[in-house]
Parts: sequence; C-alpha cells; structure tokens
Amino acid sequence: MRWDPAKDPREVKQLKPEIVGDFDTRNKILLAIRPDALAFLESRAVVKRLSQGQVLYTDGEPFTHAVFPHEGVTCLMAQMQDGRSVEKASIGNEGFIGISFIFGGGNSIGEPVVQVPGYASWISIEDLDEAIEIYPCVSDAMMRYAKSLTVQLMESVACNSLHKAEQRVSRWLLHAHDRVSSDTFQLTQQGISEVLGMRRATVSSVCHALMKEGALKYTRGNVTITDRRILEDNACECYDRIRLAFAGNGSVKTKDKSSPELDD
Amino acid sequence: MRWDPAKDPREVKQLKPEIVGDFDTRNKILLAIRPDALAFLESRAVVKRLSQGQVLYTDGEPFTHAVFPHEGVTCLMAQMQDGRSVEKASIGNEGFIGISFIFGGGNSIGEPVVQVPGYASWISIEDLDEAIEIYPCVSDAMMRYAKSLTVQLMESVACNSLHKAEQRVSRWLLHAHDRVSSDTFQLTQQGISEVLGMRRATVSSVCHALMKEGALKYTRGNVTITDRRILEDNACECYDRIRLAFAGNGSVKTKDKSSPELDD
DNA sequence: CTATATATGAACGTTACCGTACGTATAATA
DNA sequence: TATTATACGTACGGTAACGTTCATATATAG
Repeated sequence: MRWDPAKDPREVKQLKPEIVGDFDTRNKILLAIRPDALAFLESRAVVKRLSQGQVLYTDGEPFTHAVFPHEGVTCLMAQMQDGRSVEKASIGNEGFIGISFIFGGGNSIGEPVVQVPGYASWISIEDLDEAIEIYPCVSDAMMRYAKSLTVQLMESVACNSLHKAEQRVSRWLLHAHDRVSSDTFQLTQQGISEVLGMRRATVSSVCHALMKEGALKYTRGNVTITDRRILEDNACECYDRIRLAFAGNGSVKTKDKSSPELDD
Repeated sequence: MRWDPAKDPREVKQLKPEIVGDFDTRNKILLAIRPDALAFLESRAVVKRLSQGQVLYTDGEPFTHAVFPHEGVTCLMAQMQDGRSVEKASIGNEGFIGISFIFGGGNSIGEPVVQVPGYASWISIEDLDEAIEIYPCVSDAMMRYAKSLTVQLMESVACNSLHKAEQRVSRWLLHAHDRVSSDTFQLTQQGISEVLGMRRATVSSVCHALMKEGALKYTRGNVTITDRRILEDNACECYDRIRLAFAGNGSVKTKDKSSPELDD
C-alpha cells in the first residue's frame, strides 16, 4: 500500500519525520542516473516523510545528508533580521536539498522548510562521495541540477522585481503541482504568503480570483488544481522558463564513464 | 599610464571594446590562484574595455570566452516578453561572466550588459580548459565563485520580495562601489532603474534623498559615493550577506594539487 | 458535545510605487 | 554659437499591496 499524501490529512501534524516503507522513486536526479548507480544509492538511502513545517536543517549548519525529494515542495527560507522570512528557492523532485555539496562547501545555504508534504530519500554525504567515486553519472546529474537551479534563481530574481502577486502565486502553484503526484495537495494560504513575502490577505484575494476563474479549489489547507491552463494564463513567463530548465535535466544523456567495470 | 575610468568621460561612447594595454589585475579569482596559474592565464588573456551599454553576448548563445572583470559592473539581464528587462545578477571583479562554463553547459545564461564601465580579461574556454587541466586551483577558485554567486542569487530573490526601493538602490550602489577603484564612477539613474526594475523617477527620488543625507553626489551620469556608512545604513542586510559570501572566496586557502611539478 | 485552534473571507485606511508627462540643466554636435 | 540629445528633477492621478482587525467556518481536542 503506497502512501498517498492526499489521503493522509493528519500528515500535517506528524512533524517528526517517519521512515516510509514502500514508495515510488520519483526524484528526477535519481531516475536520470544509471540503474546500477541508482541501486547503489537506494541501498544506502533512508526514505522519510517530509512533513509540512518540518525544518530539515538550519542556515550555515554543517550538513550531513543530501535530501532527494520524490514528492512535495521544500523551500529554502531566508530569515531576515526583522523576523520575517521568505523563500530563496523551492525544491521538489527535480532536484535535491543540499546544493552546497556540489560546491564542496561544508555548510548549508538557506534553511529548508517543507511547505507541501511528501517524502524524500536521505543520503549521507559519505555515501554520496562514495557513489560519485564509482559512478560519475551521479555528480553529472547533480551538476546539471546545479545549473538549472541557477536558472531558477536568476529567473526568480527577475520575477520578484517585475511581476505581480497574482502572477507569482500562479507560478508558485504550478511549480508545486509539478512536484506532487495528485491534483490535490496540502498547502495553506499562509504558507504561500510566507514563501512569496506577501500578506495572507493578498494571497486570499488572489486565490479567490483564481477560484472564480475555475483554476483551483481551496478547502482549509488543501488546494486542488482544477484547470492548469487557466493557472498558466495567469502566471508569468518565468514559469515556463524555469520548467524548461528543469526539463532538460533528465533527458540530457550523459557521456557516462560510470562504473568502470561496466564501461565499454 | 594606467587607465582611469573616472578620467575618461568619453568612455561611454566607445561601444566598440578596445584592448587595454596597461592595467592592474584586480579580478579576485585571478588573484586567488597560484602565481604560475595566473601567469599562464595572463599569457592567454586579452584585456579589453567594458564600455557602458556593451552587450557581451546574448542569452542562450554558445559562448567562447569567460570574462574576468577587473573593474566595472556587468549585469546579467533578463529580457521579458513585454520588452522590459531587469537584472538577474550583477558581476564585478569578485567573479567572472560565463558561469555555465562551470556547469559544463555550452550555452550562456542571461545577457551580460555593462552598467558601470571598466575593463576585463577575456579568456577562451579552450585556454581555460587547458589551464584547469594543469592547475586545479583555477577550477577550485571558479567553483568557489559559483557558490558565492548562488548565495548572491538567493539573497537577491529574498531581497526583491521584501525590500523597498531605497534599500535596494543603496545595496546596488554599495556593490558597485566595491567593484570599482574610485569613489566616482559612471552610472545613470536610468541604468539603476533598469537593473532594479523600477521607474527612473523612483530612482531619482531615492537618489535625491540619499544626496540630502550626504551619502552621494550625482552629476549627469557620474555618481560619487561620499559616505559609505550612510549608504550602508539605508541598505538592507542583504548587502552584508552577499559581500560576506564574496569575501570568503579569495581568502579560503585551497588545498592545492595544482601544477604537479611544484607540489610539495 | 463543547471548547479551542486553525484557515479563510472581508474590510478599513495607508503607503509605495506605478505610468506618464513636462520642465530644466548640461553635454555633444553642427 | 546655435541646436540637439541626454540626464535629471518634479508633479499628477492611479493602483497594487501594505498593516491591521474582525468575522466566519471548519477541524481538532477535551
């Protein structure tokens, strides 16, 4: 019996991460690497729930694991001095949490907070180092993600400078929708307002308009995307650009020198 | 006789890049690598002026050179469908233009446009590849920059969500000041308004307020920073965070395996 | 079943910034 | 020197989003 976030309304309260027994591998980095590399990583990975509000680790802290989400949305939050916090980047099954692993730095960047629940594979940096030693395709795939994350970040910088609340909310919902397996997922308007740095009242107003247009339904912490196209019409071009950057990752065939014993 | 941008008011019109004969190496990546690696790169580099308004290359275009600024500010611009453009990232002597070199992709990200004139070393990707083969410290230094660029981008995402025009203008001016050698540099209010995605009228109003406070002087395309501290008081915390990220780069001593014949 | 906490809707005046337009001073050009 | 272009100052009404507060509906807990 597979875990379905839409059928688990109590998930929100289970802040203590729990190990997920049976699951689908949906993380695109893991799906892009060679089967033997995937088998290696899966043998070392621990799959845990991502519970809404869960803080994976704090900014600047030395991190011990990279986290590869299969489902859900985790946001790297910036903590401002006045107490406000806002999203720096959002991560789903297209990527992984712990980007500074790529850069060789020991400290995390940003504070990852789960906004839409799901589940993820935790892999220790020791295991990852070992995997990369054997399977270069692993670091290749992570590096490709680093590039698309850079595109996401740049696009977000521009988007946050120019675009309006409704466009940005629509964009965020579309990204979230891409990162879950169901049209319905757990997400409060409060959550959206916090990641986008706007008032809940503004989000409420935007969502109300989107509901009237038929793009979505909202019921106490659960959104249902009823018409993506309407959402896409309301979103800015930034959505497509970021999606395009992520889309390139899985498909790009890497000239793989992995697994020497399997090399041609 | 060294070239001084503050003494060359006609520079703005010389859109055709010109080779700079005598210059100081101010680029922090180049200054951070081993002397022999620097000597190698300098033997291959071509030093050209960065002229205000110059477009180094266009978004998505295969790029042939990485550009290491010694002086000036170059912005990666996003071109929106409605014709507006806005900054995704700004680059000075702390980094280089052509970040996707790091990621192994052949295409550039964003359209680099010179906002504050200066000069830079152009190094072909072939020469860079060769250098990295011999001197790992080169890729180490570039990778460290990639990390701090990521920090810059994330901080900018958050900043653009939350902070006001005056804070953002102050922050941008401080970054620019860090990237030039003089307190006076060429920069129009129009230029600021375009990179920050706000009206020139808004920039004008902000600058007028900053002038009244004594932070700067403005005279037809030339800014003079007269009191950094006032500017820092008006800027948001994002300035310090980004500066800190860049500051770490030059000083971090890399466990260098470069240049085998010189290894200990 | 009742009480409490949570999520959303809706309203108020306020503020920051917008789009636009026009005037003015300085620099470049003829 | 006269003319044009550029950079900046300023002003107008308009609007998007702000901070705040209160009401309402639904879920959870006792």
